[in-house]
Amino acid sequence: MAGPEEKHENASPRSLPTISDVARHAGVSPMTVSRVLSGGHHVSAAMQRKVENSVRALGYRRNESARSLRPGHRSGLVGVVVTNLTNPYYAEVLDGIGEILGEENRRVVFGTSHEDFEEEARLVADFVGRQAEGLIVVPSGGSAEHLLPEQRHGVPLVFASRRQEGVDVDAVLVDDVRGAEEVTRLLLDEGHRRIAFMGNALSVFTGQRRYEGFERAHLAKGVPVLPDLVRRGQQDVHAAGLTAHELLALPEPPTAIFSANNRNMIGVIKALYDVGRERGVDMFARVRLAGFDTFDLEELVPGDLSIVTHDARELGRTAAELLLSRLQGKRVDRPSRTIELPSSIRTRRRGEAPLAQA
Amino acid sequence: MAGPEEKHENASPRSLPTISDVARHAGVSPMTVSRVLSGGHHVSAAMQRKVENSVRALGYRRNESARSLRPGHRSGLVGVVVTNLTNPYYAEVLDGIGEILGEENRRVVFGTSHEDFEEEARLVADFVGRQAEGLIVVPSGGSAEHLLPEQRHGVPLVFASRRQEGVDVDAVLVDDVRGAEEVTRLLLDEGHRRIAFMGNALSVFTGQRRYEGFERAHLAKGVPVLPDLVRRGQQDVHAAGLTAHELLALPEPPTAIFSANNRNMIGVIKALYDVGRERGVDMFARVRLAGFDTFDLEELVPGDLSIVTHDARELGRTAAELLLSRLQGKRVDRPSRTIELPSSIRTRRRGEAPLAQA
DNA sequence: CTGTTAGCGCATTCAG
DNA sequence: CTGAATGCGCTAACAG
Repeated sequence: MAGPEEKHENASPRSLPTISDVARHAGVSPMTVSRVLSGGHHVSAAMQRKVENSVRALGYRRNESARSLRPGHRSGLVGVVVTNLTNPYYAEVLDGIGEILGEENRRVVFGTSHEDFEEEARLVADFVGRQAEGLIVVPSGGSAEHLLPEQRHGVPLVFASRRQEGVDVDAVLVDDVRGAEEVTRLLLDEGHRRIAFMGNALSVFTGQRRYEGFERAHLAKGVPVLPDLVRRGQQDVHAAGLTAHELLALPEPPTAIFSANNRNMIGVIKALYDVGRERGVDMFARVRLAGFDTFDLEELVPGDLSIVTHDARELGRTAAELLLSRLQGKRVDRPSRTIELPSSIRTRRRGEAPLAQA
Repeated sequence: MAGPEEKHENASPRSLPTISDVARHAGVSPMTVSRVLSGGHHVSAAMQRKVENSVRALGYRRNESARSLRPGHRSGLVGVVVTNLTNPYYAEVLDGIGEILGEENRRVVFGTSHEDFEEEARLVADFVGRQAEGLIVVPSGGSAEHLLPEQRHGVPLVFASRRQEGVDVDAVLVDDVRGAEEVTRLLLDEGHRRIAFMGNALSVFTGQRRYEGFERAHLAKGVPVLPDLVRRGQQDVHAAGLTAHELLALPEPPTAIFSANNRNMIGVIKALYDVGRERGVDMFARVRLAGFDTFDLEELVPGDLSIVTHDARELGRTAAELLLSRLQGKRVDRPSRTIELPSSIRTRRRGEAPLAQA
């Protein structure tokens, strides 16, 4: 594998300069360099300059790994695990997290679990091994076992968007149940009696909660939920599209579809568009849409659409702030808390679509 | 700030167990633990079990910082800087990067520069300090100064999507010039003579290149580019929307708009929609659209639309692969190379919009 | 103001 | 097969 040489060359031929290199170059002791680097207090101006010049000359950067080895030192690292970065919703959450952590000069090691519990566990373990001081996780569901050691060691953890049973930590959630219930009620009040549900598996927190809201609205109205119209586990736009096609091909297709997240909604819309073209009919007039999460170009949907909206970036920010307050020791040993961010419902009617009035 | 205690408590009350803790717990020497952790060769089965039990009991995780301090050891960390995570395009790129690096069990420290050169420089410096073995950067433009020290130290760097003058490194790009030229020619061939350009600042690589293509098509056709219709620097959907509104409010508005990236395109579409509603006319019939980058729900745009498409995820994957080949020493000291990914043009005509046939 | 000593957690080297 | 010594880069704590 390696070259013919005995001592297998490293990928980086030249290794990074150390504090000793700088010291040698400047003709001072490593300690003086260290002092200059950490603010330059109690160091003469002359030394300061010499050291600074050497630092520049060598392109020296303090080795954070070595630094964080010292007792009492912080790594400044936070581990973040999301389930699917391709969902603009989570990209927004991550951006919000980065915004707040960046202000404190902390960095993000980041990984995508792809809704895979094993991968999530691997990432969490790895991040802790890398001395991440805290974790923000969108749990994929399954269990909380992988988080128990971290808990015991006092590594602060915040759940974002979802929560996992079996471990008691801070969480930032959306009022899934209420949002789903209200928007479903809207459909029921409009007279819909065959409403499809497309969402995450029941093992996923939001999958459970949003379905619960969906169900509650039905119960309150005395309308049965139709099992045939409940579809779960579509992970991406493509899968959601296939499922929507199935629903639309039923002998008695739904008159409304509730998409419990962003990716499902996009898939449904694409399917309506496709089927409409195939059959030469306006499917958006036949199927009422409702769902969770905003998306680009909502206004172009040529039919009635109700969206349960909340601020994904704000959710990320809040999660980061919760974590920071623990990291700064403000809330150590205080009980965990869950923040439910408010959501609101936005409805756009068919008449507002651009071509309807053309 | 801190509590009343003398020794200010750390955020994590209990600190992470070390290899010595495990050794003590198992009644062996740290060295035996180390051996077990790194494969368990030359260790008796009995010891193995004891150590493994202790590891589990204590929830021990190897300290990667300490580990990567040892000579010859890799951190397994790669630093990634993107300009704007909120753009689904870059989210996709990042996901592609993560996919490839994850296969090699490497992790990503990640930051968003928000097109700010200073921030980009800070992130790069920080990542190198954290012992990132390599970097993937979407350069915000400005200069390459911040990258020269890394270069000297042999930290492999790959540019993604954009390139920066002044430093000679691998890059994965899109054939911006050709794509922009061809799609612009399409508009010119359709007879458009007032085509607006909305893109990045000229200081941004793609801003320069995509404008170049736009200009070339005009030159080839002998049609002048109208300076009034060239708008640059809109960073997000909102800003792009405002600019589009301005263009549409001109005494002689453009008959076509070329959006040089995803965020501009979305802003333009929203503006057309809004103006259409205000004026009660179908703006999508009056303004021909073209641009770079796919987006969700393209099919709902109720007018002619041409998109220069390329695979963002594949771009990310390729960047990661280039980096890996350097990290694995396969291409050390080989000249840098630039890969231009192919793009294709997809055109969707108005007649294909869902409501047009309703 | 400057330098020396020592040790953070780990694994390579060498002894046993 | 197991353990003791050593040093990676850095900085508190203590000289001088």
